[in-house]
Amino acid sequence: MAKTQRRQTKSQKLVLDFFNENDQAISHEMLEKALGDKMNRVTIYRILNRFEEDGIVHKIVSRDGVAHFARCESDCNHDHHRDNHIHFRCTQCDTISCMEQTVALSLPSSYTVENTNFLVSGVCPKCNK
Amino acid sequence: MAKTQRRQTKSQKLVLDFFNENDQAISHEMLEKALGDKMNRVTIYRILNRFEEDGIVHKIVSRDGVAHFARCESDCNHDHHRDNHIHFRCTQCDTISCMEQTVALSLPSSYTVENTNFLVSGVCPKCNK
DNA sequence: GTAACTGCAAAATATTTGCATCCTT
DNA sequence: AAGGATGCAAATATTTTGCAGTTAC
Repeated sequence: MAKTQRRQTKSQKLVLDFFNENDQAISHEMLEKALGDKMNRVTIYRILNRFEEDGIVHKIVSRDGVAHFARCESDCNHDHHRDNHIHFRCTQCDTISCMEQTVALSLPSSYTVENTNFLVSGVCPKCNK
Repeated sequence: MAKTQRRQTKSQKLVLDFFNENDQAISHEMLEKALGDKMNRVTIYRILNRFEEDGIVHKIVSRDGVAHFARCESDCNHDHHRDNHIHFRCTQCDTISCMEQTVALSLPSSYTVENTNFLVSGVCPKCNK
């Protein structure tokens, strides 16, 4: 919980670049395929966890339990991830991406909402042609 | 994909009873804790997968990637799980339950929606007192 | 120089599979 | 008795941890 001092390393930069280049949610597996020759498998795990802790990426768990990560809005941090937008997973090209659409929640007032997680599966425009 | 003939066994009945008694989403871990002395760990995995295939339960993946299962509406089957309702996970008592609320989706028409998965975290009424 | 980061090996978890045996139909 | 279901062991993932060596600051 106590956030330690961070340092800028080559590995972290490579991962961050990958996030910036790919406009979709990234899994550990994808990163390992792309950067596995440049850094250790374990390092990727650690970087991803660190990034999430620091609010640089937010986690999206796909239907089969695999963690994906996508760049966060600027107002995310460890305690609160603002990811009340919809995530869309295309079953054809198997990509997960963040949508702008948010969801209007209407739960009874006896519920306190802390975090939301919306995942929609289907076919994306690109594959829908 | 080809659904085989099913048989009624003691183990399956125990699991099904557990679902009926507990009005919340059940993980493999919970089942093992409750029924682990009556059947094998692997059997529980297989029963859960079979139940999901047959549309008896639907899967809910929690934020930490753990699969939970809850009894389905009657019109679920392997191809289509009607679980466009909201799942609520209480961060205090750590239970996941199905809510009646559904979500009004408004995605661009270029998207085809096949499945939805809504997980909201927070504090449930019981723990909110 | 200090402490964060990485790599490697190993440990800890989680899930699946092969196969012999048992049980439902 | 045919074949689905189970138990057990072992194979596969998947993720985490310990620790020594490296590197950013």
